Amino acid sequence: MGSMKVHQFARGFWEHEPSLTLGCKRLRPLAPKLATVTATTTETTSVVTTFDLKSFIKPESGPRKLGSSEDKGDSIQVETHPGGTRWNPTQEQIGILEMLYRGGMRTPNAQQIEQITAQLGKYGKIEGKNVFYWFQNHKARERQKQKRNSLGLANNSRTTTTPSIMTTITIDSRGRQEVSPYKRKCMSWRFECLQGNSNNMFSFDRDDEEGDKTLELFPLHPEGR
Amino acid sequence: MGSMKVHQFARGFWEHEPSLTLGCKRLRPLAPKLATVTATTTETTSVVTTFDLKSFIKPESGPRKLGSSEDKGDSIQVETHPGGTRWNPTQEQIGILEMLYRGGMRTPNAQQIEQITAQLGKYGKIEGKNVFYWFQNHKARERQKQKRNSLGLANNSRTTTTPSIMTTITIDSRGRQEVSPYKRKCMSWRFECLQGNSNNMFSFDRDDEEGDKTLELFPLHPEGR
DNA sequence: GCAAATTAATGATTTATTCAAG
DNA sequence: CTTGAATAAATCATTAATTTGC
Repeated sequence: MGSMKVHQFARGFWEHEPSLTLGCKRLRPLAPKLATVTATTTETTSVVTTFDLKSFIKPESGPRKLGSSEDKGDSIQVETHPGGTRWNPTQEQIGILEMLYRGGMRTPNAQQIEQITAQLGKYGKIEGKNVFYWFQNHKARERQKQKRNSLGLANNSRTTTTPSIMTTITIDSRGRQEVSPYKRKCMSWRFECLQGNSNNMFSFDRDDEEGDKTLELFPLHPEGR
Repeated sequence: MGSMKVHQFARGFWEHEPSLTLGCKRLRPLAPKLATVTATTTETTSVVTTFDLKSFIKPESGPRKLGSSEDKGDSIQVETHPGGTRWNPTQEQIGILEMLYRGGMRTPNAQQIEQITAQLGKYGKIEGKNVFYWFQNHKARERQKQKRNSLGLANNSRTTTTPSIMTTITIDSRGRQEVSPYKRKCMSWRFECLQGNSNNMFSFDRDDEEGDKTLELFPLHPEGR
């Protein structure tokens, strides 16, 4: 009956009046900090914060009605952004990315990603995160490929690198040796939901009556993976 | 003189005419694939792609003139977003975040992050990435804290969890057992540069003459961390 | 030849580790 | 020392390529 408890809590938690008291005395594991509480609409004694949790659940346009009219007319959904198709890079995009990689680019910052995305967008649909992930994956897999090669066999020369073209790029590894290995990035990425794929923590289910959607809380990773 | 080569390449690479040939024959380690190349502005033989690399370097507003008038009037730059100050959460923000955490939230998706950020923004400056990082860090550190406690001493009860309030939240771990452990997130974050902190890969230096800024390429991580 | 089954490659996420501000 | 921020490593999941049986 753990689920029941959660249900009760969930309902009381998410669907009550907008004014909700944070009933936690201890707000931080450490650091008393003299309580710089500047609660805008303080109610009574301790840290009471009004927090409109309702706006968390109902994003903007009502209940959304999952699976309402199930239009299965098309087998392949050809939309601007289909359901869950991942980025499928074109040859030009891969070529440019590899070129940049060979040029030395490893972890482009936000601005660079923005511009690369803009350029690659000429050759096919692409997003910033695709560029970001590509560099991460490529870097990591080149690294482990090198490690595997260094361990397995000791013969060097071209294994997977560029065959012979543009191999004159000898990346500078001198004069910048003293650069601290960690440079801050300070990339401020903004999150925006693509489609209402909110199957993360919240899920509606109807085990009571009809229409009365109860909110159930459950962790994404069931505690132990 | 590896640096020299890079310099040459960099200059020829970045500052040439907008038309640049991608001379890579092999585009994938496996898979011949019959070359579905649909190069928009194909020139001659293989994969030739016009790619305006100039727009990568000069973002929008000219050379920008690093360190032109060096206004050191203020020691601390108090701007909308200072140089490198990190998020300093308020008590209310921490309280709300912990409440959400105890409620079961572990990895909010983009939409949730957006809304949490909007709510927490009432109590102090905050960005989406702060919320994102907070959940990641909190989750990871709770985990390692539990691990440490489970190893060190075997007595249970409150160690760092909630003292006694709202401990009735027994997270549901039944009835959802069959849910595939991995749910897609499909968060499409957009990258935007916060401040021109592009100390990542590109850096201007003046080793030739004045005014002639040469672009130097060097890897962020000097090959081996 | 071709479609299902299998395998390899790789895009996308999560977790672990590390750096550094305060 | 705590913790925000960032990167590296591990992992999941999906698509393309290859194989296999007919």
